[in-house]
Amino acid sequence: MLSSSRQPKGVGWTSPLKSEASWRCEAPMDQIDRTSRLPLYYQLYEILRANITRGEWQPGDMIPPESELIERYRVSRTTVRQVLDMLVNEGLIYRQRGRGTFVAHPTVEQALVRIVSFTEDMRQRGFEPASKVLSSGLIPAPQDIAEKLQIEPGEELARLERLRLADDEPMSIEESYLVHRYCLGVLQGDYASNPLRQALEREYGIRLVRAKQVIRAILATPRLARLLSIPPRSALLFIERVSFSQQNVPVEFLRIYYRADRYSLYNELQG
Amino acid sequence: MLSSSRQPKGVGWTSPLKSEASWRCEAPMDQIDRTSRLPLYYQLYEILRANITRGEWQPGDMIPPESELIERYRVSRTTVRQVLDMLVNEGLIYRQRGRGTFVAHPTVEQALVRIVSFTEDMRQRGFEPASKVLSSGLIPAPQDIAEKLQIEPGEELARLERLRLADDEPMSIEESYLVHRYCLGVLQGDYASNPLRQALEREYGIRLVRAKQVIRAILATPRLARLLSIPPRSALLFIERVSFSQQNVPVEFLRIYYRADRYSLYNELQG
DNA sequence: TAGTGGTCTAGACCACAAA
DNA sequence: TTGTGGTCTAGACCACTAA
Repeated sequence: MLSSSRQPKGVGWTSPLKSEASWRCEAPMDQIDRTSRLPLYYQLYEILRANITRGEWQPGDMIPPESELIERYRVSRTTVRQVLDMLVNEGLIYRQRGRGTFVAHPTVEQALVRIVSFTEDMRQRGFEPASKVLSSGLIPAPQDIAEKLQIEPGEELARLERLRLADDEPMSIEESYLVHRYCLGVLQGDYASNPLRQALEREYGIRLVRAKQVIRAILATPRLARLLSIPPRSALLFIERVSFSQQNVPVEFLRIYYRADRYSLYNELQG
Repeated sequence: MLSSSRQPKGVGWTSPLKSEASWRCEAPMDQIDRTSRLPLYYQLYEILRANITRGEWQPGDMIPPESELIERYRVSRTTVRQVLDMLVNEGLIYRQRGRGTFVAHPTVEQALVRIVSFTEDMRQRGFEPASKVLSSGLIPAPQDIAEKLQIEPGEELARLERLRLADDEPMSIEESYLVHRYCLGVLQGDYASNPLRQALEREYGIRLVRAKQVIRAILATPRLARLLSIPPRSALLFIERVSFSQQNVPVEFLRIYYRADRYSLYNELQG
């Protein structure tokens, strides 16, 4: 029954975005609409998921047993279990036979599976995050970045370079390159205190839903070393990431230089 | 219906290992045993999965339609779909409504999601892999490794250190630490040419089905630099991994030092 | 039109945890 | 003993693809 955890299927996902942020949130949609063309399981998925992400159900809380969900939403057990399976695969809940189903405690592990903001990432690691804008401006796209963003070289990019701090100590340097055409005027914002992702979503209706990244180890250049307060030629964890919008269009190219003495990545593999 | 893709559940996994290597392989088990205590879906999963990993079904091949699987294995559609969902979540197959279900083409991206042998990894990257054993022997478990393997410090470990080559050029150094109790005599094997994982599975019935790893950047020590043919204090991509058997018991602790000039990791994230 | 996968129902019996 | 999740069945109707 279960759909891939990656992406709900068979739910007209090929249709172009309907006016930014409609059919979601606002009226929190806590009931299933049987006239909707959305599958029941998907509606229920959104409802339960919202209960968790909105914090209504806290980590460790037991969520209503299947029997109650069946009654409350008038769907079959199969449908309820399909939804719970999706949430289990996402790592949002876990089940214990004979005991119940519980909201999972977020783990750091998600860092290598989900797109996580610097702020979120640091909080999960127990640091207090802060940022400082080092430079920003419009530039023509260099060859290599243009390729990764699937645009013409020379097209206008918004470039934002930030120093990221954790507990007031340098953690990383981030260079963002945004296809300016999609977010004209984006550099007006104050990205020392406000997440760039939030601005993209709120101001431009762009949600970064997918990303590809390459992870490398490099040596710190003198400039990076100085900015990060480490000796030159220290080891850095270096990530290059291309992020895609809900339309599956490359929007941002990101370079992150992490201090290797403070930052590592964690993930889980399957056989 | 679907279980987590991570690990089949509700299948007596808490029970201690049954005499190494029973209930698997040997007779390739292409029929469902209704007297078995293993769930039907799990048996069918093993059967279909084997068809793919043994190469009987090739990438791009259409696998039998659900209706045929129902008939052939005498199970309900729900059960068949549960199995297919597991395989979809693993990325081994994909479905196309109205067309059929097909064996997926393996992608390099899997490197950060699936456990991949050095051999496989290098072939995917277009290199010809080779290995050289640098040292091997039995040692008492040091504190830090014992913790990660959830055993007592001092328990006997089989240690194997190998130089890994790609196109005859050093690529990485691997230090394996195996809980010797589970694989007595494992060091007799020739692991310059034979995969350690294969020996574990064939000789000891141990399949490494899950792993947790941490990824770091470090500087090469003089010894590592010499072995890897790079200047001292070069950047290395450093991975520490704990691998778990099908009983969810930690079996192997692994340290890999990759030449950063030759090796990087790739993965995809979701929003 | 025939065959495929996508969604959904209303049951059943079981294993396990906790009281 | 009760309530939970785990497994399984035998249907149904739909949407999509390809002939």
